[in-house]
Order: sequence, then C-alpha cells, then structure tokens
Amino acid sequence: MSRTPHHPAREQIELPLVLDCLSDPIRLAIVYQLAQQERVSSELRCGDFNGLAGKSNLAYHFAKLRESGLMLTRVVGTNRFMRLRREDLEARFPGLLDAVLCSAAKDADRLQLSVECEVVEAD
Amino acid sequence: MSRTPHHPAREQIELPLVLDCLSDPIRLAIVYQLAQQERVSSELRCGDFNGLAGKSNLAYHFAKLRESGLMLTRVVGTNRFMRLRREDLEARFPGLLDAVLCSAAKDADRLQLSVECEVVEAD
DNA sequence: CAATTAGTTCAAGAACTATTGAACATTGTA
DNA sequence: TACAATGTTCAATAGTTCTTGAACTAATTG
Repeated sequence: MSRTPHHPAREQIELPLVLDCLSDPIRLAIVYQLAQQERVSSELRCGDFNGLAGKSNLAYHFAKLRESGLMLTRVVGTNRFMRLRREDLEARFPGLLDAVLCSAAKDADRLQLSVECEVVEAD
Repeated sequence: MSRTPHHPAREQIELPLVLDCLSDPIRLAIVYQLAQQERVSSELRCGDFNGLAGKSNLAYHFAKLRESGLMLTRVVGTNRFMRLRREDLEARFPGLLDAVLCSAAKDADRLQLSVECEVVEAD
C-alpha cells in the first residue's frame, strides 16, 4: 500500500469526471458531509461515513472522489483524513461546488442527506 | 409516435439525474450548444447536432436530456425544436447551470466544444 | 508477538450505459 | 400516390459501474 494515494494536479481536474462523481447519491452525500465539516475547520475520517454504505463500497467511492479531484486524503497512522479540494475546485470551476451543495441542501430530504445540526464536532 | 414527448414537471427534476446528464461529454456539448443558441433567442433542431454522434445515438441522448428535465422538445412537422429549461433549472438549482456552462466554456478546447462564434443564426 | 483497528484491494456478479444499424413512423412535397 | 426528409424505437453488443464479501496491508495496543 503506497503511503499517500494519488491525487490529480489542479489543472488535471476534469469537469465531466467531477459531475459524474457528484451524480452518485452516495458520493454526493459524502461531499455534502465534508462540506458541512469544513464549517468547523476539521477533516473527517473514512469511518465517519459508515452509515452511508459498507466499508469496501465506501473505499470504492473514496477512490473515485480522490481521482476526480474532489477531495484530498491525508494518511495519519491507520486513519485517513479527508477534505474537499475547495480552492482547486473554485479555481477550475468557479461557483460550481457551491451551486451543487446549495442545490443538494434544498433537496436534503429527497436526497437523504444529514441535516446541518448533525455536523460532527472537532476534537 | 406520441405527438409530444414526456417532460418532467419542474418539481420532479432531480439533482443526481441532472448532474449525470451533464457528465456525459456528448450531452454536455448538446447543452452547451443550446445555451449558445439561447443568446440569439432561437431553438435548435436535432439535425443541428449531427456532428456530435450518429442519429440514433443522438436520439438516445436527447431522451436522457428531456427526461432529466434539462431540455424541452417541441414537435413541429417532421422537426423537433429543442431548448434549455433554464427557468425551471434556475428555480430548482440556482446558479448550477451557469456554473457548469462557464466551467465548460473555460475548458472548451479540452471538451471539444464549438466555440462562441459558431452559433447557428436564426432564420 | 498476537490481537485489534482502520481501511484498501481483489474477484465476481448484477445492473446499467453508450453505441450501432435496421426498421419504423410522421410529415412534407413532387 | 409515391418519395424524400426528419427523427424515433428496437435489438444486439461492448463496456462500464456499483455492490458485496473475503483477503489483505499497515499501524497501534496489550
């Protein structure tokens, strides 16, 4: 297992790949949860998403999110900490991430997304 | 063949479906071309997209775009005129369509999109 | 060192997507 | 009425995506 998984450079982030990533309900839920976590300035571990799907299925979706350039994975011990690549996304696709997140928030019920007050607090 | 194809109501337009539609390069090119055509206040016919794919393949993508709520098809004689459902999309997902279109415009080369001056003029 | 924890990778299967060409339907026109 | 033009629908196929469980790796803990 390589220590740090591969991430594309900013300029390698492709619009179709990003949109495809966001079009999957599980991945959209992951991104949405990461976005809420941003507000308390902290990252989330893989395990924080166990409610969304099984472990190996989550690992599959994490890989897609990493490879599309949507999120960054930082390895610390046996944990992987993840956060959105907001600056890179904003530079490549201005306004896109926020438009998707706001649209998702409007449909939180329909999309079965965690509501705002369920943000995981930082340690 | 039914006279007017089915279109979802505004409130039935789903975010994941819309994003999935936009994540396909051919469909993104169609939407992009429709958006450029908006600027001269006119619609496009199916045949105007013949450069993007074969006829039956295009019909497949047109159906997806219609069923996702991204575009509207109007039948006139043997022709089908199409346009973006901009108002409905703006109401459901504010800023999303423009963010995608601007992002696509930035990557027009990479995405092999027609450039702005190739807008088809209205009759 | 053995056991535990955290997460990935692999293989297999089910389901879905895109693409193609042939057949079809509908309208307009000679 | 025949013929051409515009698109759709159907069937087949190739390829992709999602999901699952089992096996695995790597770091931590007793």
